[in-house]
Amino acid sequence: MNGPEVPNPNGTYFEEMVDLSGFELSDYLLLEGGFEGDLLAKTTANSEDNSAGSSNEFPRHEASERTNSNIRSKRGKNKSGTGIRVAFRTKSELEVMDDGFKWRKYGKKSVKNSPNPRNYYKCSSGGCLVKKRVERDRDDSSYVITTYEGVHNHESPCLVYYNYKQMGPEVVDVVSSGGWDPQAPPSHYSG
DNA sequence: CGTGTTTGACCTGCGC
DNA sequence: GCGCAGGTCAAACACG
Repeated sequence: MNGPEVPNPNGTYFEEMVDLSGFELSDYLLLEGGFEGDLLAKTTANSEDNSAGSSNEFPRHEASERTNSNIRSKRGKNKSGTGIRVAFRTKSELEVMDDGFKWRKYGKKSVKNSPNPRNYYKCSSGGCLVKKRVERDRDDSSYVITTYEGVHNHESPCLVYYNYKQMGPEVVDVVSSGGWDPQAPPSHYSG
């Protein structure tokens, strides 16, 4: 694919990990440490800074502390506590693209001002608190807006495969060794 | 039987 | 304080 370099929640370049064949990536946002606010209204990048409205500082790692008590999500708060939000819009008939991670759907909600429901997913990897929301663009249902929240504390199950395909087995060795810093793109991206 | 999805109920923050 | 809206839980269900 020839889309822009999209940083993914792991800090790598998303295009390397997402099978975007059949998708047209039209826009993306990196929302770091803040809240996307009215994401749907801003993903088309014609409005003010998307970090605006992020006066809320980063909440604690509530999710990891959660038991079954009153610790609940707050509207617009980043419960995953990772500080990374990535939102992007793709033109696709499919709502969920294969990004290499395994997601478990945990909720579905119809939202105001949008005829399309919003779907909520959690990374099904144990201990990983990354979430994503998927909804269709209210203005153009042919577009899908995906918002990732948080940073995976593990590697993509498909990452090895992708690296193997593109870089060769020596790269696989680096990745699988755990010596790779997920917050920094592999060196081979620098050039 | 294990895993994932569906869906209604519940909780919380915010605006009025 | 109340109602609304968004986000999550969890039981029931479906499927391989």
